[in-house]
Amino acid sequence: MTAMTRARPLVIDSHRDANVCLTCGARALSVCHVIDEADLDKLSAASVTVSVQPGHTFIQEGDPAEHFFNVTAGTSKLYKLLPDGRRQVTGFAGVGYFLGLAVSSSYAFSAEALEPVKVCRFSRTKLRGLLDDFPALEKKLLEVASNELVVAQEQMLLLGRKTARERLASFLIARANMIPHCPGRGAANVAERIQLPMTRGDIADYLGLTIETVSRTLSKLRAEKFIEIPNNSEIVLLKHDAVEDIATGMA
Amino acid sequence: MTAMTRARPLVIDSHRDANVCLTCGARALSVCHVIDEADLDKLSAASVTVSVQPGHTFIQEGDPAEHFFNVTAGTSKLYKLLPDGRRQVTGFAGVGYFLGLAVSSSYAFSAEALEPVKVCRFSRTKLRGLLDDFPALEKKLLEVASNELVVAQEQMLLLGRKTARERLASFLIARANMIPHCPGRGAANVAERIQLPMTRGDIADYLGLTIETVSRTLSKLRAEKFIEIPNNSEIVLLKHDAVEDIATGMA
DNA sequence: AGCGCTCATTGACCCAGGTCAAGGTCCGCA
DNA sequence: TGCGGACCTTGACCTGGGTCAATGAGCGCT
Repeated sequence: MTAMTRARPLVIDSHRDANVCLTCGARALSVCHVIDEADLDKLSAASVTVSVQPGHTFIQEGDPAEHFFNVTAGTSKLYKLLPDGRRQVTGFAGVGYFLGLAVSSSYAFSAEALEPVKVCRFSRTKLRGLLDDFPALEKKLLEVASNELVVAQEQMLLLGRKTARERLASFLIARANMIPHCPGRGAANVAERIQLPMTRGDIADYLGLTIETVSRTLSKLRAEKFIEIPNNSEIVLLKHDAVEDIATGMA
Repeated sequence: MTAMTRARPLVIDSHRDANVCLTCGARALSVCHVIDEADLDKLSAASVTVSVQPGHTFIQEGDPAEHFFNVTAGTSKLYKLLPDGRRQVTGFAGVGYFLGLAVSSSYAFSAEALEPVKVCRFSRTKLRGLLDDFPALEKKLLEVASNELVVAQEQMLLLGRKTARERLASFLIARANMIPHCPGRGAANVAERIQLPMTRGDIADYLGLTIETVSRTLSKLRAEKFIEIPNNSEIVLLKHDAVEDIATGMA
């Protein structure tokens, strides 16, 4: 509900070295990994790296969709607004996320950095060129889009039919599962530490609730010893499986 | 909320003539239209036509995703269930709809025919073959998936943040806009006749409401002279623009 | 170390929409 | 042409989560 985004000098556009993609830490997590190492220079040539400061909106819903982005660092929230300011966060884009699938001629959502974010930016025309040169990339994008669609439908079920308690449980489980193979999982009651780069308000806007309900519901889960809340941006999942049962409506 | 789907002999699998695709009325509306007329025989060879009776579930959430479908007649509802029977309809698939995008190894949703439905069925492997032979088809699927994603995000906004009144208005406008170029639109107050092949219950499950709320809200809109309800499967939009304003939260 | 800001928590109250219940309408079928 | 069943409407009441308001906790800045 922050009324205005302050106009700090937020986007720093850095020009490109010979072959940034080769050393990119996000490559393994992103669509780029389908491109052969020998061809990475072409990928580097087609894009520029952009840094985005926390709080800055780098994609504006309704603007002409001139660019596509690949996230190489940090997390952003993706959202849509109603004229009176009601907000729906449609997702959180972390490292490896390809931004620009849900696009026709203009962006269908806005994107705002929650942390210092780095993205690889492609112009629409250059991306089209890459897709023609690398059919594997197109295949990969279709695969990614299909997965997004599955996630979107899961979210519709959540927003349309789940209780506040089930929504929070689902959110925590989804966040926990996105931790890249924390070893101590699989056994029933292993604690997991979940990072939350977003505020309670963002979580509320993602789950179709209010800040107060998010806060109350988390407090209740804590009182029931399902979770711990060491600080505002971390939650420890004490009973993964029990919370998963709540999430799926089985408890 | 129909507890069980009766096991009538519902799926009639008809073997394929030489070149069904050539005379297919749905071609202009579906992904197939990117395939050259000269190559349509290959498309025909890769698929079979299946008839589905109303009420029959021809895709079951969780089943291994062995087939993809292209709808050539009738409308189906796509939905997900929670263990206790709560249902979220994620969409309605009409003529031209490609079914199977939101798929990993198993189906993420169920599909049930609302009317007599005909689909073109492809096996996963045969579709893969087609995608390799016709890169344009892959491009088209990516485009379709992107549009689906836009629609899905719009639906998240609806489910997460709109009132019952706004949800119904949005639903009616979306249905009205899908009518293939009814000439008398564009002017402000032209009546539009909307076909509703689904029940109030299906609409409720689509909009995250109950049957009663859907019924009450439609009655209210009728009392306010925004719509007419000649019968259960038709609604006449008397004031398109006013309803559109309600839908977008501007009224 | 204390000010001021943003974010989170908690409580008291309220209301949009859910639940429960009683008809009403439509239609296919004998 | 009247019966049975599916679907829809309407009313009375209830409740999960929203609203409003006060307080607390963390933290950067001076």
